[in-house]
Amino acid sequence: MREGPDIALIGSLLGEPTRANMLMALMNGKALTAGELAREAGVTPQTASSHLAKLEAGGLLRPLKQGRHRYFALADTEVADMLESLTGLAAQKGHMRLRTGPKDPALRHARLCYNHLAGTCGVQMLESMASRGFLELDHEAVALTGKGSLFLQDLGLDVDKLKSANKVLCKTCVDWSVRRYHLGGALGRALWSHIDTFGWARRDGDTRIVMFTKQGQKNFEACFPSVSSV
Amino acid sequence: MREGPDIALIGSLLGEPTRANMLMALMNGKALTAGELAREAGVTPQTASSHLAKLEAGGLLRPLKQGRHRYFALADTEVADMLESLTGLAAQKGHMRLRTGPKDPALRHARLCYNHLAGTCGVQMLESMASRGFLELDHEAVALTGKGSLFLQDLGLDVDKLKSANKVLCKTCVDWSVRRYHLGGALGRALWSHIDTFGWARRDGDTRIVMFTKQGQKNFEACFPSVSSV
DNA sequence: TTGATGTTTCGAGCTGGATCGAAACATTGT
DNA sequence: ACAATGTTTCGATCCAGCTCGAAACATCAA
Repeated sequence: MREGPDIALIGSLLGEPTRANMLMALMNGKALTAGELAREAGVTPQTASSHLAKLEAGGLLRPLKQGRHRYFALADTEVADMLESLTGLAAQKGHMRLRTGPKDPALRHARLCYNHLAGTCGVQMLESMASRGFLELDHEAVALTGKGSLFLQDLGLDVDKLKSANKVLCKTCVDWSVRRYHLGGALGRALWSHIDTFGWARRDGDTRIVMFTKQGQKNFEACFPSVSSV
Repeated sequence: MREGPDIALIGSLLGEPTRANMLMALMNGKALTAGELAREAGVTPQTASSHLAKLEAGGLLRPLKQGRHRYFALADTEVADMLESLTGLAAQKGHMRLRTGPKDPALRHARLCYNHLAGTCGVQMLESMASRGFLELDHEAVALTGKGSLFLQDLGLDVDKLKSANKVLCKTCVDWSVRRYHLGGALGRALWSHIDTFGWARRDGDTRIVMFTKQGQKNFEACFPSVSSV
C-alpha cells in the first residue's frame, strides 16, 4: 500500500475506453496524427488532445512533430508488449468489446502485433518452423537452431546482423485469438518485414488487419507449411 | 476501435488506487480476507466489498469462502504475471507511489514476486546459476542445463517431477527494482519453496518483503555466490 | 437464544474527470 | 497578406463511480 511502483497510474490511463482505443490503433506500428486518433476513437479533436497529453505524460506515447501535424507512436516495445499481454489476459477472461463483428475473422487470421505477424498465420509460422527443427520450442521459450539460421539465410535474411544487434532475437508472444504462441522479437520483426517488402501481404488501411494476396498466401504456405497438414 | 478484446475493462480495474493496492497486497501469494484487504487499502469494509466484487467479476480474483471469512487470492499466475510486468513498466516510466520510503531498501533486497524470489537476491540467484553453467541465458530466454539438473538434485529438488509437470519450467521475470531479470516459472517457485521450508528466510508479516535470517543469508550466499565477487 | 464479529446491500453525497463549444495558436499554401 | 487546416487551451456541463453511514445478513461462540 505504501511502497513500490504505481501501477494505478498506468492502469487509469488504460482504463479509459477512448485512450484504450487510441493505443490499440497504434498497435499496428504506424504513427498516427492527433486528428486520426481522434477519429479512430470517435471523439472530437479537443478531447483527443487532452487524452494524448495524458498518455504522453504517462510515458506511453512518443510524440513527433511534423509540420502542422503531430504524430504519435507507442513509446517503445515495452509498451507494445504490455498492451499485447493485457489483450491476451482480457481475451482469456472473456472481456470482448463487442460480439464478434464482421472484421473479426480477418483479424483472427492475420494481423500485426506491433511489428510482427500474429493471428492464425503467425502461429502457423512459428509452429511450422519449430516442427522442422528451425526453432527449438519449450513451452514459452524459443531459440533459433543452426538449421534455422541456414533456412533464414536461404530466405535472404541477414541472420548475423540480427544476432549481433543486442535485442532479443526470438521470443514467444501469446496470441489471444488462437490460444497459442506466435513469434516476436527481432526475428519476428524481420520475418514480417520480409513478407511486407516482397508484397505477400499488406495492411488493410490503418487497421491491424493483414491481407494476404492470392500469390502471397501461396508463397507463405510454401515457406511455412501448416503443421496439421503433416 | 471496434474489434478485439477489451483491455479498458481490466485497465479500469487496475486504475483505481484502492483496487491496485489490494492487488499488490495479494502479490505475496497469500490469500487475504475482505477485512484485511480493506485495512491494507485504507478503506471501510463496505467500500472494499464493492471493489472486491468488481475484481472478482473481472476475473482477477478468486474468492474462497471459509466460515464467516471470505478469502481472496489472485485468480491465476497469468494475473500475477500481468501485475508484475505492469509494475516493471511503471518503474521504468518512473511512476512511483511515494518517494522511496523506509521499507524500500528491504523491498529491493528481497521480496516475493507472487510465488518466487525477486529483488537483488532473486537476480543474484539467477545470475549465479547462469555463470556456473546451470542455466543457459540468452537475453530473456532461459533454460536448465544438464549440469543444472544435477546441481538442483544435490540441493534436494525433485527435478524430474518439475520437468514432467506441464508448466513452464524456467522463465525470466523483469525485476523492477534492479533493472535485470530474476527467475520465475516452476523452478523459481520450487527454489523459493526450498528457501522457505529450510527456514533461510521468512515473509515480513503480510508484506511482500522477505527477511533472511543471519544463517539463511550465509547459506544462500554459499549456494548462489554473487557473480560480481568473481 | 443471545451477542460478537465479518461481510454485503442499500441509499445518498460528493468529486474527479470526460466531453464538447468557442476561441486562440501554429503551420502551410496561395 | 490572407485563408485553410491541424492542434491546443479554456470554460462550463454533466455523469460514472468512489465513498461511507445505516442496516441487513451470515457465521461462530457462548
